[in-house]
Amino acid sequence: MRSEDIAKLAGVSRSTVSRVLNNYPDIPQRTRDKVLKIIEEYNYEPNTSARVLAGKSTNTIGFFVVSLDDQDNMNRIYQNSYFAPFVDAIIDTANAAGYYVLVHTVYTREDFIKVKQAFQQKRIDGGIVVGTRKDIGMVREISQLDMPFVLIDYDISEIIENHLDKKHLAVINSMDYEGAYDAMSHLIDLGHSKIAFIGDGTSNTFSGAQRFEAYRTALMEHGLPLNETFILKGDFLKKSAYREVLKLLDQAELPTAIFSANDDMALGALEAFKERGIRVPEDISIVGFDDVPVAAQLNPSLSSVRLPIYDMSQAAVHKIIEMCQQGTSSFSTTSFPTKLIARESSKSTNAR
Amino acid sequence: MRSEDIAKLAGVSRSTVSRVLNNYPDIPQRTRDKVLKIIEEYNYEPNTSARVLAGKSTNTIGFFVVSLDDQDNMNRIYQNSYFAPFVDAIIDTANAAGYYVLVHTVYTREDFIKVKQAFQQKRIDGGIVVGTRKDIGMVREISQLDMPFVLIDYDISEIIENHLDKKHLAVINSMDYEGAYDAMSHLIDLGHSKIAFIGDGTSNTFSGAQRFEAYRTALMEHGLPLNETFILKGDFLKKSAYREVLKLLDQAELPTAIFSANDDMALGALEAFKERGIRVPEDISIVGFDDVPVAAQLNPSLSSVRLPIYDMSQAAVHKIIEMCQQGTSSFSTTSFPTKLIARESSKSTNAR
DNA sequence: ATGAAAGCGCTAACAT
DNA sequence: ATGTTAGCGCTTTCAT
Repeated sequence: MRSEDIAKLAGVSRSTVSRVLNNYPDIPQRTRDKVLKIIEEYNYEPNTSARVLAGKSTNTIGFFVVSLDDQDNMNRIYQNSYFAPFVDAIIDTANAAGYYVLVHTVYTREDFIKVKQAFQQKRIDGGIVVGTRKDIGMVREISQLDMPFVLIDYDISEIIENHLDKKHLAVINSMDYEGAYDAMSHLIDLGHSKIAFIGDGTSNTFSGAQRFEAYRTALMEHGLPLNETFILKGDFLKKSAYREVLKLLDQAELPTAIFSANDDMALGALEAFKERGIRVPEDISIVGFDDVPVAAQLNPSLSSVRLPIYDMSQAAVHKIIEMCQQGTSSFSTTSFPTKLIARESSKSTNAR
Repeated sequence: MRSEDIAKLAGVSRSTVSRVLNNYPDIPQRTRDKVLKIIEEYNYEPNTSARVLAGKSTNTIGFFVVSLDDQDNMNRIYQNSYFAPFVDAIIDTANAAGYYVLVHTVYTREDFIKVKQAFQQKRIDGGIVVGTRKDIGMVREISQLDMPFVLIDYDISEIIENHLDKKHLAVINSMDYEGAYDAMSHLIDLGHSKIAFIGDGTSNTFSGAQRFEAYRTALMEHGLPLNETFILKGDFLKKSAYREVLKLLDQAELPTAIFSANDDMALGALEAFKERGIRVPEDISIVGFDDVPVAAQLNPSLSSVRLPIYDMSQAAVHKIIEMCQQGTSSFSTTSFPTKLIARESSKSTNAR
């Protein structure tokens, strides 16, 4: 069934059908109804490719999850505690706004070609990118595509320093620095002065670097010493944190609290504590970051900093739709606040 | 940049460029190289809409997550412990096979229109549907679209009974009956004879019904009585299970074990136990279903039945691609085995 | 082996 | 207010 068929059946021309379809104003209600009736009756839907080819937009946005680390197939699937809620929230928001979403994962630089192709082949109107370890090279390539793009969790200063063409770019961030500072203040308020940090890893991820930065600053501003042995490496995965914490526990001087740059690593720490018979929060307090669903389920429940994932996703979708529709040339930045959720895993030092 | 531009630059015609692009055999290496060089040089990518309009396939599959229950916006996002891994696995598999994936959620019958439209507008070559409470009406409409479709977790007998047009249909299931039977056998082998069940809800979901069926049969085949008060209603959400288990605990006769039709409800049960000071597994054993990530993290860790989500996702993607490419008319069914993961929450009655 | 030309289904400028 | 027509960028049959 093509528009021409509908036209014949309604006794009008293809243009009129097209006008009805696209809500042109200069068309009388009588004609409109007549055409709509036939369209309804025959369940006609215009061919998207033809529309797009004739100059309409695709009504589709691309959502790209970049995770250059997770090469291992098994790890990809279940360990994306950070990405999964974004996928959900973005699809929901876009769908509710009448947009389709093309989701693509990027695990290698090869995969990244697919992102560019999605644009160049005109499959999507605009794109949203979320992910750790995206390098500036990718962002540069993206900006050169000259199509609307929203970056979630990206260091703005990097974009500015590199003089990227920001005409069609927007950035949505969470206030990780503030959130991490809150977590540290919380621990310090509880009387902790020897606070370790897990997650001083490859700070290729913007939010990760922010969290570490806040750790250092919070200590400093409260006149607390920065003990190098209390700074544990961590790649944001559970396993490495588990190992590093075990190493820490072998040392002479132990911290009374740990701030972990994400919950997955906090889980690794908890496992190490359990193995060594160290009680939480009696012997040591711990605060994580991300507030993954399991945090509330644990026993003791894990204090954590909640990310505004839903707000960020909504903002990203609305921003990209706005950019696609208005074709505006602008560069914008929005950051959403995090929220400390204090639970059982962090207690006052006096309470012991 | 269009194919005509490439043609001019390479000194050939558009047809030749197209032939190179589509790997036609009757084209000499010299010409091919010449054209490819220009394509490379100018970073040319053919316009997808034009290709599709001219008869090519979209290279895109649709993935539709149907969840007619979750009307509440908040619940959608974080409670999809069942769907999230499917989304991940399906996108990964399809991407690895060179396909794009259009993901769409369906929360209402209104939303379902979008599924049909995605097909009728020729946005996708085929689709995969997963979800609870999809009714036969939807499946009928889908089958009438006459396009390749894979249903994940669907009752085959319902399709057959309703005489659906199965020409372009395939079904991928998990062996929930066997998995649930394994869980029951496990508990019975541990010496339990008074075993309760959570999740006798709206059995609109195929796998849910299977799990209950296995519970009854396992009791029967082991000569154990079916105590009606041990059968708790449950809508597969944590909250309702929590309430039902509290009610159960008020009764005179208590079970020594519980089999929960999914892990979320098992979590609710654990909360109720904790509240009443009932120890797991000392006072009561519990086995869940789905093996969500948190199951292994809990203390005590939760015994559960693992779903072959990755196998199912792979099979679904490969099946839909096969159907799209070969255009075969067939109806096929594949089921993958589940696996009981016995952990700390289920212990022998003798060990007390 | 390659070019010319028709056609895929739609939109929009132009004409009336 | 509506019909006519020229594309949109590609594939493919038909010629050569």
